[in-house]
Amino acid sequence: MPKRTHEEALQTKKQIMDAAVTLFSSKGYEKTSLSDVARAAGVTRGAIYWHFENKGELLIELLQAIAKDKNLVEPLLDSAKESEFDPLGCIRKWLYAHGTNEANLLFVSEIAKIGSSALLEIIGEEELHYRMHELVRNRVYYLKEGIKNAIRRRQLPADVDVELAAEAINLMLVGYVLAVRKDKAFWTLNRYYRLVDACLISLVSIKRDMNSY
Amino acid sequence: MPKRTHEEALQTKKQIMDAAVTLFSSKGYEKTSLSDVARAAGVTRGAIYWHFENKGELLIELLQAIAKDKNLVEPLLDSAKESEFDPLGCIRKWLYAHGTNEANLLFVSEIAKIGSSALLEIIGEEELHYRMHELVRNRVYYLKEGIKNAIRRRQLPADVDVELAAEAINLMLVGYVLAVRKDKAFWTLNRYYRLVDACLISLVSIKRDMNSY
DNA sequence: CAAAATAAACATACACTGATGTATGTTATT
DNA sequence: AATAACATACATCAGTGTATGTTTATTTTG
Repeated sequence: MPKRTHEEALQTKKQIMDAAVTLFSSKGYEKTSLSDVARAAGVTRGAIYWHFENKGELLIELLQAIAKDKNLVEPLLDSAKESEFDPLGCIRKWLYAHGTNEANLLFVSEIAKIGSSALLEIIGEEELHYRMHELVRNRVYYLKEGIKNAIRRRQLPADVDVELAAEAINLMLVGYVLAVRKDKAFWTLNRYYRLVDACLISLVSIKRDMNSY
Repeated sequence: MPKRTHEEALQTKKQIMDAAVTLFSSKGYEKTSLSDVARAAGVTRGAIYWHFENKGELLIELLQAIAKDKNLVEPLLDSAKESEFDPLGCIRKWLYAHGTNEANLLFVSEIAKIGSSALLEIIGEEELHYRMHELVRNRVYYLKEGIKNAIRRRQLPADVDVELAAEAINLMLVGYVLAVRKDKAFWTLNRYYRLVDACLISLVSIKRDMNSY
């Protein structure tokens, strides 16, 4: 019955992206075929290849769209601002946001799973570096800045290992995303919030010169 | 040049399994083809299909072999024993073991990623339940028992949320495994140990009646 | 402003690749 | 002689990407 009007086209594109997010985040990127996505979206693969260059570009566009979600970005950016005087609170707020938003699950997990490896095959290395920069690097980077800021504001002791702490938080997020996939019933919002709090509290004990055992 | 002697055959089987562990844990199960494994093991796919029924069975056998690694099991079991009077130490020891052993990467990550979804397709549901039991379910179960034991021994306060704490530790492990995959250079053993310690310390703050924010 | 031309928005059909699994061949061991 | 321990060759298929067809909304032209 093609062609539809311009607005209808945008609608189908949205349908495709919605279906893709759901499938990618439940079955995983690799295990979902474009036929799956098309079926779930109520279109054919032809429609997908009209709106997106290929499967990889579909994923990239999804990630970018998700990355633009204010709640998933702004609190983190705030935490790194010098003027902010509750950086730790911002980080917590940012982490909390990841509990409610469905889409971010995809974001975190796929980034973590495919990461630098598979995406490298999808798009070129040059392209990748540029595109991933705004998606991943920035996250851990700003996390570090936020933690430094928290130290400056005396919310954390001065001898906290910033790098490790930031990576640890990121790691917690990744683990949560995978865990929530496996057992959605168990991981209620409240449970997640309490986990986040515990994780933040533990930051205090991630110190630089600690030698373990 | 086949056929080799029986001992040589066992040797090639080991080569295959070693190559599979390395590849599965670095590239992931789905993204590694049996040709990759064969090439890395210095054999052809024919050898793989001689020693294993199919790709899925290869994975299963790997998981089972890894699960039999004493260091990856015993300390956890010890932590749950009533007679043990340093349960928390056992848990730590157990977690530490996951940092050194290469194989655990596969163990944790593949279970987490493929989890109940893909393995369900590989083998039947009956089979799965039986086999997964010793691989995953037991892990979180004994973790809970170990934590309970630690409470009994006054190593942890009485109001710790056992379930959440156990899941949190498990989640840390899963996250670590994925993280170490992405950035092996960053995640030195010492870093991991410090992370484990921080995680264990934070257990104290995972309490039942905490209402966050 | 109607009719024709264009092109958007897909659906359908096809080509091709990579991966699995199987069938069969080969060689040394028992 | 029989068979274990593979290698080689082949059948099959799912999934990607592409080429082409089809229909209708826009645009252009007389």
